[in-house]
Amino acid sequence: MTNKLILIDGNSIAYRAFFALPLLNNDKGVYTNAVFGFTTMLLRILEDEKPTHMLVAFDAGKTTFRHKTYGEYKGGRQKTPPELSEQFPLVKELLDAFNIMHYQLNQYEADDIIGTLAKHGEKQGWEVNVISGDKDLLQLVSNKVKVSLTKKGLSDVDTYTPTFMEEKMEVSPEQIIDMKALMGDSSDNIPGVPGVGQKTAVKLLKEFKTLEVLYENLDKVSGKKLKEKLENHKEDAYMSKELVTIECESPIEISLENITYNGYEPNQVSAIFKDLGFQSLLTRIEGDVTIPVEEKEELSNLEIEVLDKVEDNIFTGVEAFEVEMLGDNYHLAAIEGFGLVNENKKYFIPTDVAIKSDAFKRWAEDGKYKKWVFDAKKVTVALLKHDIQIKGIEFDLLLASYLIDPSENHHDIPAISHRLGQKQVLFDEEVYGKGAKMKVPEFDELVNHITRKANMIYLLKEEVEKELEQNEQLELLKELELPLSIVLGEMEALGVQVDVDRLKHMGEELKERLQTIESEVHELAGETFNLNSPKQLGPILFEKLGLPVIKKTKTGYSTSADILEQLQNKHEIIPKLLVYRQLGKLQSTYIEGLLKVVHKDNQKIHTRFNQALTQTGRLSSIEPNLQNIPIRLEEGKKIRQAFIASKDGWVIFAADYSQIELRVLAHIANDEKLIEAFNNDMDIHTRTAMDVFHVEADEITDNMRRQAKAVNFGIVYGISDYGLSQNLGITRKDAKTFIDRYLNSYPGVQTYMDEVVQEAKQKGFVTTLMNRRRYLPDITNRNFNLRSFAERTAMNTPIQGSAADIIKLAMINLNEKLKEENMQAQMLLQVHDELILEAPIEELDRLKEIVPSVMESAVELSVPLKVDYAYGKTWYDAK
DNA sequence: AAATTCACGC
DNA sequence: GACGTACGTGAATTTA
Repeated sequence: MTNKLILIDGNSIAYRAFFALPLLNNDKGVYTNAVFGFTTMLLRILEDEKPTHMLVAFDAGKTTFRHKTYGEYKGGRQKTPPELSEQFPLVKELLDAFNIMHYQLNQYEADDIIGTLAKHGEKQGWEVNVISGDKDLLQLVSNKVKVSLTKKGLSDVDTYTPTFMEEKMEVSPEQIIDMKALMGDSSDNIPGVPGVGQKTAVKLLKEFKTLEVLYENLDKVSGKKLKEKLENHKEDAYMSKELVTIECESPIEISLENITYNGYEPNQVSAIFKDLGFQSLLTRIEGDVTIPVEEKEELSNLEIEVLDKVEDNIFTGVEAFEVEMLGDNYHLAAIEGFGLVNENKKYFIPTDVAIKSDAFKRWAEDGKYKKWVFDAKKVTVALLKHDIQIKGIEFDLLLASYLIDPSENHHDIPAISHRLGQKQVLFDEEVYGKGAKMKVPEFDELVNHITRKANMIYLLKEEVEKELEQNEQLELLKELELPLSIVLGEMEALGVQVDVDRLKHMGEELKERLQTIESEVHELAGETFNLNSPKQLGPILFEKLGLPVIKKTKTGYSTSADILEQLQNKHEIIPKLLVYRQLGKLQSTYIEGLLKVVHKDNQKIHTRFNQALTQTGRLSSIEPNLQNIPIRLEEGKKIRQAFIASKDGWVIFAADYSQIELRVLAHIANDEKLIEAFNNDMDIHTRTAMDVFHVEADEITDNMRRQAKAVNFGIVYGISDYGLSQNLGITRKDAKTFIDRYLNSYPGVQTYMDEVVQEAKQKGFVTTLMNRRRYLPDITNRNFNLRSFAERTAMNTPIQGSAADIIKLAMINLNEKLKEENMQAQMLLQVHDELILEAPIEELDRLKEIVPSVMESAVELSVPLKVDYAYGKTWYDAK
């Protein structure tokens, strides 16, 4: 195998990186853009080229041997900006971490070092690749030596081989020197021959091959003026030649053996990336960053006191507290026991002992006694069922862990503990088993497990809070998520009243209609089959009935609604299938699904809001999901008639933010036009249509508005041109045109989009209004898909996440306000941009004031927030 | 039990 | 120019 030598022009690449990337600094206030760009280039080279030898050469200082020839060499050059010069030491540190040799030599330039080593490598028959941004180096190109020059940005390079050179430059590598001698180089202050630029130089060299031949045959040069100039500046030309010629025999003190490259130590690189704040590059490190191998640690003995009675004096006022339940539906599960840890002792309190104890209740309900818990909402709901209203929760390990990194999949106590190096706790699976085999272990083991969990909360609180503090997220936890979790707990525990009879009635009706359609479809298909099976349906549609295949999935034909819609008129079976799908969905998911989760005792549904799941900061809702109850199609919307107020004379009251995401966008992008549109309370989709289609309001057709709406939708959800094209049934190219026109119309938005992506590249994450974070390691991935996805996420998450922040704050404030005003009205649900409450009719007038005003004033943006509301006997009627 | 496909909301 | 492309939950079917 031949050796492969990579020679990098350090100064040149650092310069390119510096000017290609915006000037951002890391958390320590140090500028790192050049280092960052340098690093991405380095990683790319290592991944692609797999060099065996490597060196980064730097210029040594102000004067070089060339100054003796020409005092004005590189004169008049702009001084290196201090923001860049301070980054050179960092680049060298970085190279050290990569175990890459770097070198500079007094009186010589990086070019000379590179030239010298390139010749050495060439002589050995090695493959040599020179990387720079400086065209002068092209003179080194040969059959063995390739030169890669950075193009505009950093990611793109042109690699010059002798053939590519002839093609692109129209001269040979040797002629580069003569060309430069003739044309000069203003950036290096090399005179050349005045009036001779690249064009003329190339023309001359094509004819005469070398500078020497040219001057020997000066009389053959056509053009009187040109001849004169050449004659008068002969000396300049020869001197210039000397200046641009790379010294390939510079007295370097290193040799090829010194610069073998044996790869880097992942840990060292990881350390410096973290130090520089290059989170996003951590994933590019090849090889394992040895997270000291997760070794199974024996559990040491833990001194636990199992209480048979709770005394007031066991509480210190600061305790970690774990409420353990088996299975995750805390509305149904029984409490297995409590763990309690404070600075003095570790206790296990059996469920009965605690809930029957006045002392326990006194402690729990007294806000002066501070509690550190895992999942404040679960704790709140679980205790509420035993008539205990817990107060004084001041730390929640679940929420903290989520805020630190929402992309982490496992936010349970053992997983978090192990991540932070605390191993003295088992995973639930180890204790309880999993799946069908899940069961409560014997008492001692249970006591141990639960108390250890409480102990972990106690041990980790400080460290986790410190990290939040460093990320400026402590307020987000203490003032937003934690108070919200209490509010959510109350909402969940209260539950939503369901009209079960109505659901059942709808179910019976549906059942009949479904049966009718099913037999009709079987009739049309000429055979019976399972309508719910795409696998059976596919062959019938596309083989037996011969309908055109529009799209395939990896296992067969696609039969999704958008495909079927395109086949609407091809066969009468299609519309029937579509109705069947629609009704079937209602039946299985919404009628049967909801009936399954209605609590028998009170005919209420108690959903659970997952507050530590989504990547954007939104809530999700499970068992059942009450955030996707049908609304678009009338048939489905009727499901909402089954959601009713819990008392006679009460109503459902729903309030929703109008265009909150686009308002947030107007604010954070600070886009003049968008801000103006909202300040004038314009119809935003119409406004967008005017801007995208360049027409007046009265010329806008329904279709134009529909398309504009889809574009806005795309902006808010960060969809791609492909997504938009699917959405509108247009080509990707047209979709891209729409997006481009949108961004041209709103330059503030364009700038924001560019900046937020750059910021994500530098920092590795994006943030929302209230400092929620989302890490985007793929933002520098070289896989186009992954990178594009990360880029869209970078643009979208601050928008959607900030909207989530705002409604969360509004919920806390509204809850507060309702209590303050002694209202009976209660929040029931949150559906991303809307709040659903129930309230006595008598409170309606006040609610109409309070709810919108609290929601609208949650934060002050550069545009107003607008809230619409409606109410009625059922959720359906609150429209 | 896990993967696949489909469909509902924002 | 290719790549497969908003986030969630849940149902039914199929595969393993």
